[in-house]
Amino acid sequence: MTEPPIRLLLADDHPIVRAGLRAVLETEPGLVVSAEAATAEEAVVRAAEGDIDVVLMDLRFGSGMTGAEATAAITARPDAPRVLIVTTYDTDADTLPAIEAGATGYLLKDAPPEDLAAAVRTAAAGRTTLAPTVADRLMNRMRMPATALTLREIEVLVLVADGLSNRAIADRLHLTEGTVKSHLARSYTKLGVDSRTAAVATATDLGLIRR
Amino acid sequence: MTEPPIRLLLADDHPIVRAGLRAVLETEPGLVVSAEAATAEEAVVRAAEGDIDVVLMDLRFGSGMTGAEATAAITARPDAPRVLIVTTYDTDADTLPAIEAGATGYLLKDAPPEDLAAAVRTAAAGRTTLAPTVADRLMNRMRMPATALTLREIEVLVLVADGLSNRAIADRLHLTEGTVKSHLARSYTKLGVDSRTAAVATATDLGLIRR
DNA sequence: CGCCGCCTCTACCTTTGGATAGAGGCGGCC
DNA sequence: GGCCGCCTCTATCCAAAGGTAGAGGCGGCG
Repeated sequence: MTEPPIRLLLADDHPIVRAGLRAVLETEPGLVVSAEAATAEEAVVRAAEGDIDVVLMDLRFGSGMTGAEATAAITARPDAPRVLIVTTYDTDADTLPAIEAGATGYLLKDAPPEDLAAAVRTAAAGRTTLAPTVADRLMNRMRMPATALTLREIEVLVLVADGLSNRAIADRLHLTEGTVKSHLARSYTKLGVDSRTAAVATATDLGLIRR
Repeated sequence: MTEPPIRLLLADDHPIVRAGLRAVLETEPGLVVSAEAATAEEAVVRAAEGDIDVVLMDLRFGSGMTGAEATAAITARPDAPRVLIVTTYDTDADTLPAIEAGATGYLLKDAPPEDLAAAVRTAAAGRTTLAPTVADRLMNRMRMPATALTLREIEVLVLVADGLSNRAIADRLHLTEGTVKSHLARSYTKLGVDSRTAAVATATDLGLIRR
């Protein structure tokens, strides 16, 4: 006897990527692409209809809802399909919200087709597949929670990212310039950098500040 | 009598994207995908073999040569194929070097398949297709040259945004530190700011650099 | 209560970055 | 040929930022 096929929903705003996923996955036995969605909102609606086993979800859509938000909306329902993230980006700012939102797996678009198909089957079974770079990142995060900036440090760093000088930040927050320097110096140590621009760059990568 | 088909080379580091391009383009009459390349270096070698009419080139590869560099290398030869950029990014930092390098057209990956096929035919005929957002950007650039940073200025600013010091940027680009300062000073004037962090902030807002 | 983390501030010194004012080379354009 | 924009480089001066090494206040927690 044969297993029922795994039914897929492709959610990506790029027609080319959807076509690529379809081409790669439909040659696999036991996988069927049941639907496509060009926006995150569309994906949420379509996933709620109940005839999908695994959603392949991009994280960034041109506008509107993000992939992480859509993932949260989808997994919040009972009997929700599994959501497998398939995206180009692997910074903490992307991965953490997605995992938080209940994604079952996280793959990068440079993955070879075999890995993709394998990850889909793994996801359908409710188990997790992580891209190696994402796994590395998570492990590092567990090991060194040193990158935990305090509220005040982040507050200062955000103003730095907006291009303000220490003097201007001090005025804005009603501090002395020396205090601002103190906060920054501690941030630099925690982030392992030695300049304000480098701090902004790595804090952005880590998802500690937005932009 | 029938025209000879247009022979294509797909250069992109994502197997999924290559599959998508292939799926979309091979259903078009008169188009044939002759080869694929997963790195920019590979694309240069393959394009030199002489049996290609149009190269569809991504701009960012995981490592090594960039798409813009590969485009320059390809178009430098006599009887070179046309290069059509197909990428996700539309900031000045991406588009200007590519156009500079001799690309015949510039499309974004969210383009509908019909546009893609049309752009390929246009490129094969030696004429240009630009994605609307890219065209807008170029027009604005013509109109208000105030915020028109030069290539070199953007190049330096991107490294500043990555957190590098003037010294480090100088080493990276094989310049003196003084030259880096010159480029930055001019950028600051054009952007109306007076510090590197402020320059990064406003350049990001203006879409001159990514992140 | 005592410890600890966070926030605030001070002082001194070094390094980096920014402002200014040049100059020379090179390539494109009229 | 002459002009102009871009890129490169130099030199000096001043301001800003970073490194180091503190100290005191405050609130939470065991």
